[in-house]
Amino acid sequence: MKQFATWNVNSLSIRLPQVLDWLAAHPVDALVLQETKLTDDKFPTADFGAAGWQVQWFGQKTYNGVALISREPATDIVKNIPGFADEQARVIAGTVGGVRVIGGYFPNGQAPGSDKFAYKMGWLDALRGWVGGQMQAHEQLVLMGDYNIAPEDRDVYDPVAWAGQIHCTPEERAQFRQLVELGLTDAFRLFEQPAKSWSWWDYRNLAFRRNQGLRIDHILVSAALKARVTACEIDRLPRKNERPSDHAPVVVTIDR
DNA sequence: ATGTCGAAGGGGCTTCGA
Repeated sequence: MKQFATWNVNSLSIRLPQVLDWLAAHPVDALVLQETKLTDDKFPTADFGAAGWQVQWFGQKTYNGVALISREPATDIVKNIPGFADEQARVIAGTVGGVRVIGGYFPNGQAPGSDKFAYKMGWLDALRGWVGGQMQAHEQLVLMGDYNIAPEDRDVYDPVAWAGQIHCTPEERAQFRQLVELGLTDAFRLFEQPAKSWSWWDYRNLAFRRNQGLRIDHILVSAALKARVTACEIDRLPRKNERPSDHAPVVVTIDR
């Protein structure tokens, strides 16, 4: 059995104890983190090492930042999208146990029509081009992270209020579908899931208590892995911690 | 209340991003 997971931690400095606790309880083969918000010199390599984890990291000051935590060392590390000039640290990829693991912190996009929305679209175009090539080279591949896209209305607590808003625009949803059309599958939707399954709840408005959220953190798997996926779940438990991230981890389980 | 959280700059608060 293999397990891969993704978690936007919204500052690894704040969330490090929770991440180590979670890893102890969920010894996955690989976990990708988003929004570490750490420069590379500040990454807590020793803390992960002491707990028996291998780490690859790629960060910047204040914003963004990604990491790849794994049991076995990851090889063929790639940081950000090759050929796409980007000031922002958003992608880390490595091969773990024969599986190509790609972790991404997709741009938020702020609002349709904004400069940040245009950046999001360009970033997604570049990602798709690169991931397509990665799929040619790696039969077993997972693309996971904070996509900042709710793919369908059933991924939104109030689809009427959110219609056309950021995370829910037709352009973003088309981008998600185009990633799927590369030959990837949304592992979460391979299974019957509880209605109102979200991976993110705003800190404001008691959104978690009211279960008002979005499903914007995803794990897409290649065809070779799809045939072996036995489960995919959102772990809401860390969202109940005293100082939680606004996102919950998502985990996929693969047979053998 | 655009209602919270986290980082940064700078030394108490505001501003930015999400």
